[in-house]
Amino acid sequence: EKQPCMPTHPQKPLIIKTGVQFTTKVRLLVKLPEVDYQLKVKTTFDKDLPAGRVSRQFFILTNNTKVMDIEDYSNGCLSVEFRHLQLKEKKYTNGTKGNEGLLSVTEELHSLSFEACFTVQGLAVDLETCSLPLVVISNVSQLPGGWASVMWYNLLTDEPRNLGFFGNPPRASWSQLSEVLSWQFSTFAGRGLNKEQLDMLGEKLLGQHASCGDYQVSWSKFAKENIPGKPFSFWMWLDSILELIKKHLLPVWNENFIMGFVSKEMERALLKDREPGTFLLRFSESHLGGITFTWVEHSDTGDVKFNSVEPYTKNRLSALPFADIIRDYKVISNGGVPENPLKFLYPDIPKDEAFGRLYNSQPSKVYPYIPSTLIPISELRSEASSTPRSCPSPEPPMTPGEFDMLSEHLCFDIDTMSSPYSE
Amino acid sequence: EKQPCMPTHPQKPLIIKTGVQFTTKVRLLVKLPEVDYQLKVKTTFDKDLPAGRVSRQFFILTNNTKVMDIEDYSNGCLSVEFRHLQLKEKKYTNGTKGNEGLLSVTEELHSLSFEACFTVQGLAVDLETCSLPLVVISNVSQLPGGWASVMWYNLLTDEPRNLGFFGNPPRASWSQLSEVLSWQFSTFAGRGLNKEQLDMLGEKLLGQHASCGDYQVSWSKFAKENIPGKPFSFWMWLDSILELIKKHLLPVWNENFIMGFVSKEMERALLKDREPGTFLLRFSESHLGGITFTWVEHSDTGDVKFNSVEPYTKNRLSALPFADIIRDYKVISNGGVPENPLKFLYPDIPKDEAFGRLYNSQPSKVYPYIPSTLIPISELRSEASSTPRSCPSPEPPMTPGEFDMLSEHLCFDIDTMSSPYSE
DNA sequence: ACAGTTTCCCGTAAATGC
DNA sequence: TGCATTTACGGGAAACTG
Repeated sequence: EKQPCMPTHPQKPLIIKTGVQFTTKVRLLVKLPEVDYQLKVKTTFDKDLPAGRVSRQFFILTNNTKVMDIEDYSNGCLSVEFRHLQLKEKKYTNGTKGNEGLLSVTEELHSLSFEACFTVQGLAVDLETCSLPLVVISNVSQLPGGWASVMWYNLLTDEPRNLGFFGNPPRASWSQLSEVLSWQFSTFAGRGLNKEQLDMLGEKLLGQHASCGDYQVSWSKFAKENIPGKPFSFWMWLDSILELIKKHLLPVWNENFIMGFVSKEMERALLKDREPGTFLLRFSESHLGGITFTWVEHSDTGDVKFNSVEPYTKNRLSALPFADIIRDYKVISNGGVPENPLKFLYPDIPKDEAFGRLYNSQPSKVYPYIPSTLIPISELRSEASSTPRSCPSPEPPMTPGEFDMLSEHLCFDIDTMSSPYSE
Repeated sequence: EKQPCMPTHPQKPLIIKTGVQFTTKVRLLVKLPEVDYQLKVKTTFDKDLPAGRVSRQFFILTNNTKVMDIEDYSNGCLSVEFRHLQLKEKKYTNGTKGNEGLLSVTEELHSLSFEACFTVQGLAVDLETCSLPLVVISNVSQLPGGWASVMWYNLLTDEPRNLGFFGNPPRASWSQLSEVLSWQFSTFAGRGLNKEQLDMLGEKLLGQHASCGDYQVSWSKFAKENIPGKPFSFWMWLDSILELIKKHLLPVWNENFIMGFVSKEMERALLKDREPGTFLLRFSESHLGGITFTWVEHSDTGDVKFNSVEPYTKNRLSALPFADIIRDYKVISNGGVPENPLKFLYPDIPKDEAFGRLYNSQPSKVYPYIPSTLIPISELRSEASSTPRSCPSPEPPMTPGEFDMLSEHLCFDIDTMSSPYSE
């Protein structure tokens, strides 16, 4: 008869960082008109978790009891919002680390419990409820891993509290998973992924299987094991791109100018018949959080040539916005005059027509100083240059779906106060 | 008979940030051979400070008693080092803020007390000592202000514990102060200030008075009131430059390539008879933590022209090291071919001869990608350009002196564990 | 040794207090 | 309201710990 409810922020709930404030709200769904005395609610972390089930134990450092109040805006429900809650790890000097140690910290699920007790007509009634599974982290560097767990759990089970979920996590079908991935981009970056982009991701994750019908993806393949030959997992890689977009590429991404997820073969195939100077934007597959552009040109002998610039990462992009990089990029061939090789955004949009609005005006402030800007330059020497690559065409994004359900599930809410994760 | 002693780190002692660990050590100078039982020392913050003297009160959050031990390396003295001490402010809900409120937090002086008690031949002996005045801050942004106080105090008084010092702070003679300033640069940046640099600073602080004999500088003029027309004080400005050097200009500074403190008039005077393309490096006087270069050239009509680039600040410099900026800087005049106007470091050192060793090799990593670098560029349009400026010549740095005394005074030591202030 | 995890703390931004 | 001061916490790096 009680239910925890009402998300206040939609960003990255269900992940709590130790030492950082979070907020949670509980609402009593049934009305109890005769209960108008103070109804006290107590919050407990991992209340009746069988000891030894988790390898780490935490407790709520701050005040954990509060009196329910009538919500102004709703239909007179009782509710209580806990603010400034903070989690701290219990340290054991005796080695009572319970867990088998198979799970990583971001796979270890916890929960918040809420209890209240009151009397109606002389009858004592105990109320208790608890949150969906939570992930506890100690540093933001664990946030991507934690979010992967939250996604996987809520995608694949309806159980409200299966804390052993990652002991034997089920597989996800590619059709389910791809929808969630697109939803990530539309939620956090404002634009989801189109079919071509998802096809490339599917192939990256599953090899050629992806194309022939629906395929099952294991949790390990998604978030735990590294991509062959790379020092990061599929999700780490994808999340690094999401972060790059959020911080440095938002307008360009939302204008759909970033093809982004394109194999090098496809890139080459797309560009090869295009006007010289046609380029497209693609995320780096070899490094975390990098974006590059590839353009096509014709060599002296008439052959088609492809060039890609060294990927730009957050450091470079915070010195110079990406649109300005595209505007100003120059190549110096054999000591000649610097020239911008980028003419048409694939398939054939004149560069300035596409990016014009996104350029930073950087007006010469009338200092006693001469204004100065940074210009990205590549120097090509003789024949010791460039390699080919190629790619598909943009299309409308995918729709949400699966995750609306999650949102509804979240009849209660874990916050991190004012500036929740994912800024 | 006891004395607190032995600095473990020489950086910015006597400043404690709340919530950040610090270390302090006390040493018993007289030997007490008959005392070989456990001698316990207790540390107290602002022990017997008359209430109401300070506006904020703090306490030691962590364990504050420890047993003395025999120092291995020394002559068998007893000593004790407190580590992981942490300060927290006492919050009063009742408005018992004591101070008149004239002083800023970085002018409010505190102290650490150490107590021990033992018995010799049935006689109880109490030992007590305390630290030099301390400044307590809550954010690193207050560090420059705090350090100004520490400098001023130790420059102008030998009293070990005049906590009311800033109620009526004495003036400093320019000869004293300039020595301390030079010492700051030699301590934190590896090279002090020469006479010309100090003359410019003196003039900036005192106007023309500086030249005619020694002059008194008030505390207010040094660190409290803003430079006329600027939103920062003299010390804030100077410290921002020190930080810029520490983080981004260390090698260039240590090679003595940065004239730095030069009035615009002097700059112009120095450059005007020089070869076109002669340049010098100068810190911005209008903005915090900026460095610019000024070069001389001859206009079409044969007039001498001076140009200064918009000052580089830490953000720009972390995208591109300063030596590389000098190497690569280009000016485009009226859409012509970009050209580097910087030829000779004042007075006549060919640029690459001076800076060659400091250039970053940025070798073309053999990616499948084309390497790309950022190049600083200025665009000059028709006649709408440049303004003049001018300047003195470099010379050997000043010597320390006054502050060695301080160091000796510091017979005890406040640390901030492992990464003390000033990194 | 080393990888996973936590702690530390600067530096920016936001909140708070006066 | 504005300024001085504190709090919050992301992010990089060091420290810890099995």
